[in-house]
Amino acid sequence: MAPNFITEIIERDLEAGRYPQIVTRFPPEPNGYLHLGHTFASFLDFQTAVQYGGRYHLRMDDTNPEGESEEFAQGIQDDLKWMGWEWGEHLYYASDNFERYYEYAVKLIRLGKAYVDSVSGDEMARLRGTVSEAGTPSPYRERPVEENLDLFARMRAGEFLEGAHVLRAKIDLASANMKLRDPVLYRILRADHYRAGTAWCIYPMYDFQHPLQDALEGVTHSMCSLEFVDNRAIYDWLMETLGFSPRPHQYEFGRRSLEYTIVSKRKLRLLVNEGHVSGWDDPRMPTLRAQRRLGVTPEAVRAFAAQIGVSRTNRTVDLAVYENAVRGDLNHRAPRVMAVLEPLPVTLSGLDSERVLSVPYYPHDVVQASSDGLVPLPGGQRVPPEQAVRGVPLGTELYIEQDDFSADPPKGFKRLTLGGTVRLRGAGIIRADRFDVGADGNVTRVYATLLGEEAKAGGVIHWVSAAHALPAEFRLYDRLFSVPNPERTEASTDDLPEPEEDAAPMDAAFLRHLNPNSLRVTRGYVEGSVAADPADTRYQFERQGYFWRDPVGSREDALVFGRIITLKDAWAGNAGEATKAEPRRPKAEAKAGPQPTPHAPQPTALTPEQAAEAARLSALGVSDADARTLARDPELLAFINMAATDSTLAQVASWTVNDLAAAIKGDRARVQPADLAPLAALLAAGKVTSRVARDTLARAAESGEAPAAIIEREGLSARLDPAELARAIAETVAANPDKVEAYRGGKVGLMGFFTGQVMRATGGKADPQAVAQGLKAALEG
RNA sequence: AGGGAUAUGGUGUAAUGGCAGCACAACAGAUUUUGGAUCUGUUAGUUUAGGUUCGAAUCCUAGUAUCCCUGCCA
Repeated sequence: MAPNFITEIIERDLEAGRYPQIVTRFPPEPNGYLHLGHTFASFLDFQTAVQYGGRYHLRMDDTNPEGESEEFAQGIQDDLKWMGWEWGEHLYYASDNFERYYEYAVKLIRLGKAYVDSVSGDEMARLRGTVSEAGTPSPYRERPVEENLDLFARMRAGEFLEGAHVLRAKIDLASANMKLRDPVLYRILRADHYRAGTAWCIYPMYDFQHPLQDALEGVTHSMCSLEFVDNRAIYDWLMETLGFSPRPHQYEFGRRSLEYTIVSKRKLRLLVNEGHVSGWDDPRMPTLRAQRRLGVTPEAVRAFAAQIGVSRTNRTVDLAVYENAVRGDLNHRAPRVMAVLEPLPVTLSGLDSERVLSVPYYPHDVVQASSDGLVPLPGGQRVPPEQAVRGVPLGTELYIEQDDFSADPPKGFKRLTLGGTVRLRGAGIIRADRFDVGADGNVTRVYATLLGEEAKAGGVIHWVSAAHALPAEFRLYDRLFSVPNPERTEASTDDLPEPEEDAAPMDAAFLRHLNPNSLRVTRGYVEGSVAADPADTRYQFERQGYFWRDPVGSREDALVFGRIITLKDAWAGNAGEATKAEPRRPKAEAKAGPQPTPHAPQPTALTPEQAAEAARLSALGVSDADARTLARDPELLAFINMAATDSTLAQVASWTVNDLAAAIKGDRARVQPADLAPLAALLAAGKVTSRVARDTLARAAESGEAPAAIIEREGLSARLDPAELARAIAETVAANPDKVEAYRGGKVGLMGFFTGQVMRATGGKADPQAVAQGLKAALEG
């Protein structure tokens, strides 16, 4: 896991000793299968814990019985284990803690922080208000504690119909954060739970259950995706109200989606239910089990997860990153064999007798790159390269790929042409002498001659011996969707607001983008050596791609090979299989909507009072821009109004706006306005540099000490001896000979670096202009 | 409309006031018994406008764009 904003927080927490070790959790709801999107989240949760010597938990977030099942819970565990994760005893089910959640709810009621509400759902939504209007209290909001306790107990006892009552937190109906307007904690739901059975008819909501479960497990860093940012307020409220300490904290990261794929559970289900794919494990699906059946290795998936970065923005990752991870993994583990996917018969002359060639499983570069000098056989056993060979029979009847012969070759064609030569991988060079054509005009057979070793050929093609090869079916998978963002309904600009019919018909628009060629099936031949290999061997069929036997469809007497991924194909753009994606649209076009209109920098309008205020400040010497900014902000204005109105005001105003504003608004600025004038005077008199002044100001803002006192105490106003500056410059130059050379070589951007070094060496006391002059002289002299 | 989050090459991500870097992609060359792999090189970026500073991707002000929030889902 590359360093990111979360590891930064963890390192800080560890350093501060806030937790003895970190604990994370991955909390899927068992109502579907894991997909590539989950890979990122689980990797972030688990790998981060591993990296910092902590512990990770797997938790089934099974608090809503609808849609959840043991099958999914098991499937999720299988997939995660396949990925190589081991949580040991730290497998948790939220449903195991229903009793404890209940107790905490009772505690909240006793604290007067929760109440049973009895309005209808519609009514509650109405009372919640809108984003711009505060909510209004339900008539039941002030129910006495005893009545709440009684009602809540009877809810649990099953005395009420679904929807009759809910338990709500009593937080703030006027909050701008809608999540805080008395969120529902429990609802009545008469549903069988796949684990708890009929024991409960009330179920806790995510916002209540999740923080509690984190705390109960001892989780320290609870990571979730960005859409839960607003929910964090409830999280913190619960932790504080219930007094958990030490307590977990929630951190949000941006989701990662992948080009050409969808991850919406509903949409995936639609693909399965409508038969667009053969099931959840159809190799074209983004689910982990599908990728597993496809033949992708867990190592490749992990490498992918490790490569995509972590940030606080939702992003769509280039499919090539995933493909690159898959290829990179297979390149070093897949023995090369030959298979002809679309056969063209070749009759060979010049071959005295049938023979068996010994052909290496790996090209020289894979051997070279091997760290131990060994290389894996199909069974996985690592052997010296000389032993990594198989016998390949060569007879007079062969098959080559239809694409590898052209009677009318395009420019740059490097394969077999009439009268031309090509190398048969491992067998020698042949020349095509003539060919037969079928009724439809297609080439049906090529007659070729095997030449001696002195012959030359520009290209290499793969082949199999017709008499020895095994017939096989090949399933050639391609991306399921033909556009990078199938989930985005790109028609959304033309269709109007769209009368939303509940969540109902679901924009099946994404189905339009289904790639009709996502599965192509061919029949051909594979070299006989594979018959002896383990069924889960992943191969590279030379020049075609990585394949393995389909774990579901392949039988010993009816081989089916599925293509895990193609090889990169630099030729495809010219001719080739042409399943390439259409060229990507430039950013400007891809971004829907009108271009931002260039507008003149228009100062925002001030109210008459603000305008008067700004004018008054301007008259006192404050710059217009600062004056306007100050006039618009009451807190800033209050601050500046306490400062001395003398010649220093302009400087003080500038500091207030540019350096102190955030602290003042956050009520963290402890420096006194009146203390600013002396500092400004020092600056104006040339006693301190502006660098020193600003540094001091920042410190004063935190400590509350008068800036001038800091300067006095630390002697910061002492003039810098020119000799000292010269020495600092000389030392800096001497310490960085390589940078000096680079600078003299034309990398003038390094001046900033040198300036920074000198400034630091002199504690900011050097006059920037003198530094610039001195450095220029030193570097160019 | 109110609140919140975010914005760096085509894509993803670093730089925590001082050299805009890395990976993938693309392109070019070398090499190659896979039009693969490998190696070398090139192209290309700080959302906009102002301001502070010797110096701004970073700090300040105001815009713009995108996403999230008004479930008894998670």
